[in-house]
Amino acid sequence: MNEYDHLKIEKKWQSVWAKKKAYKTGQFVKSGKASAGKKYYVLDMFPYPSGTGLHVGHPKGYIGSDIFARMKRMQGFNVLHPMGYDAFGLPAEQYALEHNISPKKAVEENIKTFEKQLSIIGLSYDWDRIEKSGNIGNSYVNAVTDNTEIFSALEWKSKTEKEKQDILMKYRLAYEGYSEVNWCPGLGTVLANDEILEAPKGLVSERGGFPVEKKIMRQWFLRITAYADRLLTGLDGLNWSEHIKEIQKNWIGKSEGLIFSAKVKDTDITIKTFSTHFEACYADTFFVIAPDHELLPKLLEGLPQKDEVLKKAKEIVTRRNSFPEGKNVEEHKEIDGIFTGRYAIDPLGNGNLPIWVAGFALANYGTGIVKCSAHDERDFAFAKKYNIPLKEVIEPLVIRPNGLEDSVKLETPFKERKAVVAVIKHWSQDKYLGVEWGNTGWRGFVIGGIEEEEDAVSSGLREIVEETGYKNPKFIKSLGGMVHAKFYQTIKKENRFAHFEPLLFQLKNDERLDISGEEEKLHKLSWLSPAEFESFITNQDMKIIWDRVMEREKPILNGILNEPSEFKGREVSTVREEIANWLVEKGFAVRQVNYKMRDAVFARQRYWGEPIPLRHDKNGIIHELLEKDLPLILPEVKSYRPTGTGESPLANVHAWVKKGLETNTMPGWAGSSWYFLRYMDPKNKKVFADKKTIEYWKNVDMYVGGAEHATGHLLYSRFWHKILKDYGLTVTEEPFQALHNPGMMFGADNRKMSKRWGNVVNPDDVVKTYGADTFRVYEMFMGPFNASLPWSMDNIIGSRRFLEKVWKVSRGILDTSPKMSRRLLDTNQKLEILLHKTIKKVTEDIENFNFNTAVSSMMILVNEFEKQKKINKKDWEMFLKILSPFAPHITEEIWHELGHKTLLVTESWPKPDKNKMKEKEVKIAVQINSKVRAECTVALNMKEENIVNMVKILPAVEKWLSGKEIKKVIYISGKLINFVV
RNA sequence: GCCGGAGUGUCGAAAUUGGUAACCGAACACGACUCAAAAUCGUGCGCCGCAAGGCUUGAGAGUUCGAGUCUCUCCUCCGGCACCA
Repeated sequence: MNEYDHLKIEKKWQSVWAKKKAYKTGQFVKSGKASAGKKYYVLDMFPYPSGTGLHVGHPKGYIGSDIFARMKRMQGFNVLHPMGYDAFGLPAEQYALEHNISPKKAVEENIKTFEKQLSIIGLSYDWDRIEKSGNIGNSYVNAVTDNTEIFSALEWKSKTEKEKQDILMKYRLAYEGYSEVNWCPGLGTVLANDEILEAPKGLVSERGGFPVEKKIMRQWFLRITAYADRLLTGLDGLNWSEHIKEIQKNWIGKSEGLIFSAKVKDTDITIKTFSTHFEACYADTFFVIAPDHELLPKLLEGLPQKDEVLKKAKEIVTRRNSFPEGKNVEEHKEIDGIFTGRYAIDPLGNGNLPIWVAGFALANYGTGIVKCSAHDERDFAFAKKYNIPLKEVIEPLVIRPNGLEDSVKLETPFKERKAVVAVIKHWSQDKYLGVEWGNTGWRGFVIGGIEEEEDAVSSGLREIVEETGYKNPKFIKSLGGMVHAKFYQTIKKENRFAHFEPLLFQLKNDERLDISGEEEKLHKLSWLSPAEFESFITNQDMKIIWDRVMEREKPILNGILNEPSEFKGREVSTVREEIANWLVEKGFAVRQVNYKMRDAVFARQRYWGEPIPLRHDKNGIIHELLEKDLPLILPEVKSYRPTGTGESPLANVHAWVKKGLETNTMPGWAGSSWYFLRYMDPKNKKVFADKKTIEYWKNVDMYVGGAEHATGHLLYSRFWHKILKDYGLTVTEEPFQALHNPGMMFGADNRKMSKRWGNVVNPDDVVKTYGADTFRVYEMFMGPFNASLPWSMDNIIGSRRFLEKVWKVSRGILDTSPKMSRRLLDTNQKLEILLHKTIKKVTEDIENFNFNTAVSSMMILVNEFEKQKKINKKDWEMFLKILSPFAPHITEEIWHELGHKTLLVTESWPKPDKNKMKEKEVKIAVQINSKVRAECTVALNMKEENIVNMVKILPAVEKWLSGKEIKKVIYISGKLINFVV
């Protein structure tokens, strides 16, 4: 065979590998020992079997995890690397509805397509871990059994029926409740927030684009909030990208604050508020309550305006419901509220504060009631609209960034200075005097220190004359309270903490003294219109003063505290802990931690999901099914369409309802939260996985899948896994130790691959034309694994050429004729160094999912091999081993041509030999004043002195050094030598 | 608005973490082979310049002998969160 016939080679080896079960997971023996080495669980997020099949984007993640799994296997790990399908859930059901077939049948058919497509890529899955295609649907029905055992586990733990009920309702990990949900009449179901979109005409479902509205509905919830803190702290130990961790952190939304209690005047009600910005609590002048707060009607009891307020509250709620929670709030935001007529007694002794209903208050965050002040943007805006009195306790403080960092490092103290800021208005025009400091480039107003025993006004008047020469300024007014600034005085080289007193002056006329030349150089003056002034000012503190001149009201969010007197003069940002302790000690407040995350709705009014193994009795009490009644299998139904009433199709199944069985089904994320445990022990008929087996496999070591699941699947699985651990059913705190997210594959037009754009590329075609190996190498070579890139039919040729080259070099080794033979046992030292360096790099790159650079370094190596007349066969074989995970077929073929009887894919991974990586000579750069002027090859052990002398006489160097004095020589071993002249 | 990430040739992208910017690949140009084309092989390929040389990592400053990399300000793009008190 002389041609590289990928079709033949790939077909051949795929069937050999399958026959020899090359990828079979090592047997786990019940004694607790595995037959193979240390375990390694490599998992892909399973695809949901859509009707359109795979496009070239899907396999990217699978190829990455496959390469990783192959290397781990060759390194001697007992690798578990299964594949399956995410069959339950909305997408599959929606597809079935559209094609008017049963979901089960649709799933089975689609899986067949997927299997066929996956099989030709040469992925090293252990297919024995799932039932053969055709029975896949059944295995998912079996999975229903397993989900049942979550509740069965609770059952086993408790001895009596009563206790069982207690566990469910007292700990209430799963609880029944009523909640407002996104109701979609078109799909006849409830949708999650991420399943809906906002369209011009209102909310619509992501699938199908049907309108969505809010509706109160009976639900099952899982109390994920009880695990909020563990979900947060658990992130620290995970080898995930910071990016995904960050998303989960934001989603959990932990915030630490204080709870204040306040009695409501003329009632026996006490209201509580949650506050995280309690440093400014002495500024609080009013309360707001959420319009849908359960306390509101009681609060209004006995007031004449009760109906009016409730009507307004209802209006606000209706409006709020017309847009999705958390989506485009900015667009829909409107300051809206009404005074309740009640007052609460300020716990800090600041009198009776009015309680308002406000649209911005949320009933389900904190306590649903907020204590409001001038020092919060929203509170401020609300108060301004309704003329609620405000009180300021913070004076603004600005930290000018310029150079400050540097000065802080020097740990020099801040020198405090009182100064007047004189805003000077023109005598006849609407213009203001701008000052530019020549030495710093700062632009603003006239500023001068206030001397002792001098008041701000007279100081200002004096400074104006001194700095500008204008003889007749007149004091107009004070521009509010002090403004503070910290900055680095570059001229005097010291930290400054300035306290500015802003004052407004106007000139009576243009009479002016002749100011000295020096003063003029220091301050460049210009008359500017208000619009010009806006862009003229450089510092934030001066901008605050300018805002006051223009009478623009803005809330002060950070600065220097005035009250309480115990903290007067302190910076808000530094007193947080102290002031919290102080408030708690005084008995004004108690500490509280809040989370943004809400409990997860665990119910769908659909057919195609696991049924919930619960029974409602005549008295409305909920019971778990007895063990003998399990598994609870999804019944065959005539119509699996949503009923449209909001109830699940199961509500139409007479036998089901008669038994009192729960008619809601589990959401799509139920199965995906723990399927990976089932794959540890897939044939077990009794439990989802044997305890000893779980103790061996523990959890997934390497998980590969889309970043879009960051707040869905990846969070729910972690939650679920922690529950299972608490019940002693799993052994680790976290399900997925390491995670990599493949980037998306766009079409050649840089748009998402979709039928709609006609830019879908089918992997089958690519594999047929170029081969699976080329396809695999190309997908990894394109760019970083996690980057989203457009598919290119042009660029793939490079990867094919690379493999052709590998093929060609192999021909040379195989050809034993004297003329062609490249086979030689003598070692080519240069090549050997490169080979071992490449082995090291490829090993590390695979470990870190840097596949693109791994391929690149192998290309360099092959280019080098190709140039050699003589190649050591052993060296070439080592290279074949590291290429094998990327291109398993071609390397296996060559391996056998070279005379081996074993399978390359089960060979052991080569280890780079440190002794064979040491270079003796290196090329270093010769720089003069940091510019490269020459290159020079030196022995690695050569002394600096000798190198300097050797390099100096190079003509290219001498040219630049002649007639100049060498001030300094910097030598970095093995890198460069730099002459500073 | 807040929190992340990024910005480098014509394009996909590298850069041992402060040490020769642009490895590898694609595209392109020229040459060889060929009747010809494709494939293949060879050469070139950041920008300006005949050259010597100069310039170049979104813009501007700073630290340093030396900055794509560190610091600051600003701009643009992507992702996440968003009436969360």
